Amino acid sequence: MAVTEPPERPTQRDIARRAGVSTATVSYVLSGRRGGAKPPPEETRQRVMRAVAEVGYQVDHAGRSLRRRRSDLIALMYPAPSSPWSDRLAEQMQEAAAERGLGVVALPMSGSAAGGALLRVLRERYVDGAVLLPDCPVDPDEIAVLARQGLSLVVFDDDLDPDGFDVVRQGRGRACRDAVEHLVAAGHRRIAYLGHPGEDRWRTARSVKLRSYRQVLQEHGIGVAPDLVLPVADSRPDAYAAVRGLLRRAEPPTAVVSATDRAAIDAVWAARDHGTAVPGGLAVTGIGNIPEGLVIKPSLTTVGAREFDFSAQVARLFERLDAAAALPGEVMAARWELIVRESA
Amino acid sequence: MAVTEPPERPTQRDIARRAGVSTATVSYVLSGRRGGAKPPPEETRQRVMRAVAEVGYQVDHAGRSLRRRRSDLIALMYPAPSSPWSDRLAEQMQEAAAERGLGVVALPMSGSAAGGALLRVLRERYVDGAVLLPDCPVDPDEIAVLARQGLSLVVFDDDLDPDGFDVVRQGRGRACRDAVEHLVAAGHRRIAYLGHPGEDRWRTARSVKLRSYRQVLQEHGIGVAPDLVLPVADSRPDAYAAVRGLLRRAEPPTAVVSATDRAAIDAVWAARDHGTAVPGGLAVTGIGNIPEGLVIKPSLTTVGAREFDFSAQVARLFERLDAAAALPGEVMAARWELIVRESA
DNA sequence: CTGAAAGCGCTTACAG
DNA sequence: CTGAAAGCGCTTACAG
Repeated sequence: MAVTEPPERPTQRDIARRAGVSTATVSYVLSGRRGGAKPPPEETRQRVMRAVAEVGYQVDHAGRSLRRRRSDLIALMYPAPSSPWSDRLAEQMQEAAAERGLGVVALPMSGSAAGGALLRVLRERYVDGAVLLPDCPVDPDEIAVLARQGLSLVVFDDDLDPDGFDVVRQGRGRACRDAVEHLVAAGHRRIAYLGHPGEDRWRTARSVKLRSYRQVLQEHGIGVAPDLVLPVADSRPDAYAAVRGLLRRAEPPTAVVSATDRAAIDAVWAARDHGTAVPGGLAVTGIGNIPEGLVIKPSLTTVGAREFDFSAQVARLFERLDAAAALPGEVMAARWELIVRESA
Repeated sequence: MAVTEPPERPTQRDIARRAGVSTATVSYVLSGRRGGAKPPPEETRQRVMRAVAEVGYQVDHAGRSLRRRRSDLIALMYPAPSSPWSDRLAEQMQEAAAERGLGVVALPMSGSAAGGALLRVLRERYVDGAVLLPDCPVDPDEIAVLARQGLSLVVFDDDLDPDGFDVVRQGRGRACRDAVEHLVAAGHRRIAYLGHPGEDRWRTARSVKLRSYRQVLQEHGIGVAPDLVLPVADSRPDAYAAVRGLLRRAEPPTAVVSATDRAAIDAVWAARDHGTAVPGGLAVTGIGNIPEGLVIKPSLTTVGAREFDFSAQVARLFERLDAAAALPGEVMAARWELIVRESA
C-alpha cells in the first residue's frame, strides 16, 4: 500500500506567516471585529485572503467554538422513520438558520439504542439549541438540566411543564380519543388497532395512542381483544398484509385505528383490494395527518395538526438563542384535532 | 422579567477542586488512559465520580475535540425529503457508530440554499467522516479537497472518480434508460414524465432521470412533448392531481415514468380512481424502489437497488475512519436495476 | 501513582 | 492600526 502524506489542515498561524501578519489580524479579516471596530485596511485584507485561497484554509470548528462558547449549530431530534412533518420542520429550521449563518443537524432516533448516542450531542454541547419532537425517549429531568446549563430547547410534549425551556402542547391524547369515540359513535364495536412495535411496553408518554384506544373502548364497555392489536404501523407492507389478514377472518373488524397515517393508507388499499368498501365495510382512521391522506380515495379520516407550519415554534427557538439572559419557559400550542374526511 | 442566573456548566477544574485531585486525574477517570496504562485506583475514582454526579458534569465537546483532533461524530448527507432508503442508511450508520461510541447526524439538503450551510459542517470539521448520497449538490473538486484534509468520505456518485475518498457506483443512468426502453418496447409512444421541480435547470449529474427519459425517446425518434413533462414528483398530492389531469386530456399518455416511486404510486391511484386500468390503460414506472411499491395493486415496476442494505458502504466508512494513514480511494457497487413488476 | 504544564485552533481585551 | 498574550476545556507526555 502506498504511504500517504499525513493530511494537512492549515491553521490561522500558517496564514499569518504567509501573509506576514499576526494571527489576530487573520482572525479580524476572516471573522470581523467585535463591536463594529474598524476592520483591517483593504491592502492587509487582500494579502490575508490571498494566503487563505492559496492554502485552502477553512476555519476549524473545534477551536472557534471552544473560544466562542457556542457552536452555531442547532438540532432537530425526531423519532425515525422521518415523516412529512419532521421533514417540514427540518426545512423550516434550515431556512431560519441559514439567514443567521447557523447550521442544522437532524437526529433521527431509530431503535431504542440510539437514544444515548444522540443525547450526547445535546449533553456535550455539540449544538446551541434543539427542537425535540414527541416520542423521543428523553428523560424529562434531563431536559431541565440541559436547559439550566444554557441549551435552548423547544420541546413538543403534552405532559412536561416548561422549566427553562418551552413546551409545545399538541393534546394528542384528547385527539386520539376523539378518533376512537368517532368510530364508537358510528356503531363500531370490533375496532382493530395498528400500533408501533413494542408500543405496549413503552412508558406512558410514548404510548398515548394505544392507551387512548384502550381507554375509550373500556369506557364504552367494549372488550379489548388482543388479537385486534397488531404491531405493524411502522411498515407499510406489514400493515397491508395485516389488514388483508384481518379481513379474511370469520369475524373481521369493522373499523381500524392506525398509529400512523402511512399504515392507515395501506389499510385502505388492503380493504379496496379485498373488495371491502371503505368506510362501508371497513372504516379507517389514521393518526398524524400527512398530506398523502388527502389524496387517496376515500380521503383519510385522521388526527393531527391542521397547519403544516412550524414557524412559531422555530421563531421561539431563535428568540431563545438570541436572548442575552435565560428566558422563562413558555407554553405554546400546536393542537391536534380529529379531522373527519371520508374513510371513517 | 426575572433576572436569571447565568447558566453554569461545570468543568473538569471544578470536579478536580471538589474531589481534591488534579484535572489530569479527572480526565484519566472519565476517559481512561492512553495505551492501556493503569487507571487511577478505585478510591480516587469514586471520589471523582461522586463529584461528577454532584455537580452534573458533562464533558465539553469543543474542548475535547480540539484536543483530540476528532469529533467522534459522522454525518449522512442526503437530498430532502427523506426516503425509506435514507432512513435505512441513517439507521445502519447509527448501529455501527453506536458500537464504537460514535454519534451520527443527518444533514437533509432541502432547497438549494441549504447547500452552503450544510457543507460548512464538513468543511469546518464538525464531523470526522460522512456518507454523501446522490443528488446532493456538492462540488466534486471540493470533495477531493475535504478528503485530502483527512475527512473520511464515502460518496454515492456515478461520474466522480475516487480520489482519497470512496465512490459507490449505482449506474442510475443505465437503469433509468432501461425503464424507458421497457415502455417503448411495449409499444408506448406517449410517455409522460413526472419530474423534480426545476430538474430541467439542474446541472448534469442531478438531472440523470430527465436526461435518460429524453435520450431514449430521441433515440427512438419519439418527440419529447413539453406538456408531458410535469414537475410534480416531489409532492404526492400534486402527482395525483397531475395524472388525473393527464387522463382527462383528449389524447392521454399511455405510460408514465416518475422520478420518484412515491409519485408513481399516486399515479397508479389516480389511474384507478379515474377508471383507467394499470398497466392496460396506463403503464406506470417509478424510480427508487421503495418498499411501498411492493404493496400496491398492481405492484410497481421501478428502478433501484434490490438490496435494502448499506452495510458494505457503512463498513467502508469505518475502515477509513479507523485507518492510521489515508486509504486510497476505492470503487464500490450498489447497482440500480430495472425491476419489472406489474404496473408496466 | 499523581500533578504541573503544554498545547490543540481560535478570538479578543489590551498595550503599544 | 497591529501584535503579543491570555484563555476557552480538554488530554497527555513528562517529571517527580
